[in-house]
Amino acid sequence: MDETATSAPAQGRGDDATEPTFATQSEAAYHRIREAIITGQLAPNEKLLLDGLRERFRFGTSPLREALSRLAADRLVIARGQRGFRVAPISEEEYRDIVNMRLLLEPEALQRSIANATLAWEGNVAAAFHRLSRVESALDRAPDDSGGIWEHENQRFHFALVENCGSPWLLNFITALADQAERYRRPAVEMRAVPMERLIQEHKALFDAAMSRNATLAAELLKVHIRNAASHLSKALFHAGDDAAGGQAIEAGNEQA
Amino acid sequence: MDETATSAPAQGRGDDATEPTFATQSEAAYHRIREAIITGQLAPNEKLLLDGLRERFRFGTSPLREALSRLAADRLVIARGQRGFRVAPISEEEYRDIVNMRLLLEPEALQRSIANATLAWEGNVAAAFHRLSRVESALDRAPDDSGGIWEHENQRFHFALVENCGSPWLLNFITALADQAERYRRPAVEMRAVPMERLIQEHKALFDAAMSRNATLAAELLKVHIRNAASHLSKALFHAGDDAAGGQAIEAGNEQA
DNA sequence: ATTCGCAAGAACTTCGATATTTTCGCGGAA
DNA sequence: TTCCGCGAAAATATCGAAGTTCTTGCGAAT
Repeated sequence: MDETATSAPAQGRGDDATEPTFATQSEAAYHRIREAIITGQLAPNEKLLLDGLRERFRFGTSPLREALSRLAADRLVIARGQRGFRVAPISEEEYRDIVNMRLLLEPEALQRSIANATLAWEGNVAAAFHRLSRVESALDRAPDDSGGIWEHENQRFHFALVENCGSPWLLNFITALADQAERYRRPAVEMRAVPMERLIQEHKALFDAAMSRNATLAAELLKVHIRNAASHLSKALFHAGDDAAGGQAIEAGNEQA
Repeated sequence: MDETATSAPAQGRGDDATEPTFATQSEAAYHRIREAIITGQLAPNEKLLLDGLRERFRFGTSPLREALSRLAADRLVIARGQRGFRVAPISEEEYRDIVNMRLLLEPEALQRSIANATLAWEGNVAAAFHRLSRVESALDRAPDDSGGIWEHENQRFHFALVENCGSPWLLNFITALADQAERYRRPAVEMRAVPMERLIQEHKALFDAAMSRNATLAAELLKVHIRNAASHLSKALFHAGDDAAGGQAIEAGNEQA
């Protein structure tokens, strides 16, 4: 296999998706490989042979190694001295950890976002919600997120919600976790592990609470949303043939919504 | 200037400080430069000339670039395509952000650590506290943390407290923030900006609360401790000649201890 | 006096080759 | 049969040079 698709200032498509162009090979390689890992084109725990990557992505060794170094710092890749690189493995345990971190960080960020609310931010959230709704209803009728479009819009909606929190570090952590989480979500979505209908409702409720600037309610809804999605996902991915039991310890959870 | 000090399996010193040895030049460079940035040997915002670094640290270009790539992902270095690297700048604004994140994460981690308390963990905390106390009382008499020994033991104590939280991601974030914070703390310590006496008291109280497994109290003490240290530091670094005013918005702060 | 463009120099990136380390498989000894 | 060690093959890590891109300073034109 051989997938070239890096530089060359791609010019206007009807979309708003501005095909990014990178200043260096290293950057291009970083984004390309990162994408491949997140979407699962490079499987968890897969050995990353430099020759293989050179052949497949058409980057030189130096850009590749720099990209892999950055990805190692992001924890998407594991680097072992003199033993090369592999895709970071996934596990139920780490997934629980990630979800718990999201439960800690995202509601907090959402509350701050709402506290700092501006017209521009509301606009962004509304736009993101609108796009997501469109995609969701389409997906509800014909479930198939082939291009990862739902995945993409879902991310953008969630990010728009917290974007206004005013803390670069908080956003940094949240996006790092979102990237990690996507590795688990992708396969689950393809398995239709999460009932789309309920997702749509939760997104709507979340959106309404945010727009009415009810910070505590919005935060609570977000928690419930994350927990709910995670528990479905966890069941589908890690307990395929299990009988009842519930998805283990995902933070005690004071249900109320 | 020229400071070589990297590989070569350094053999036993009386210390417990096992001089780490690295499998690759890249790793050595990463740790060496990281240290230099954190301790301020490389100043905030300083341009990092590849030739300069090669000359100074005696690494080749490739290891250097890989190290800098990783450091960029850690946010200790800023990389601009085709324009090389510089040390990440510092600012009062970012410092506030970092402190607020620590206030969010560390108390949470401490509570979890206590909830998971084991004998081994208690032992580690006690050991770290003991070492810190020794250093602190010495420093209280003759204030001069030349080798950064207090800095080191202070870090170890704080890390020991949260280490048992059971969440690799939480620890990951906490250490990233601690690294960043150290860049601000170092100069402040040298200015004797923080009264050692109060620090000693707070550490003692924190330690006692942790050992008696009073999670909520310990968490609260930790918050107060972080806030207190940060406010002194902020005043010294950013408001040198100011009259009264208070160190701006570092999370509302429900004092009680 | 200011702005613009160009050319020389400096710096960053990337390539290709080499040195080093690890991995794998095979054959011999216990 | 199992274990160990050795050597070949594979893979990683690093170097040094070449190719690009940026930066700087000077001179000409407005």
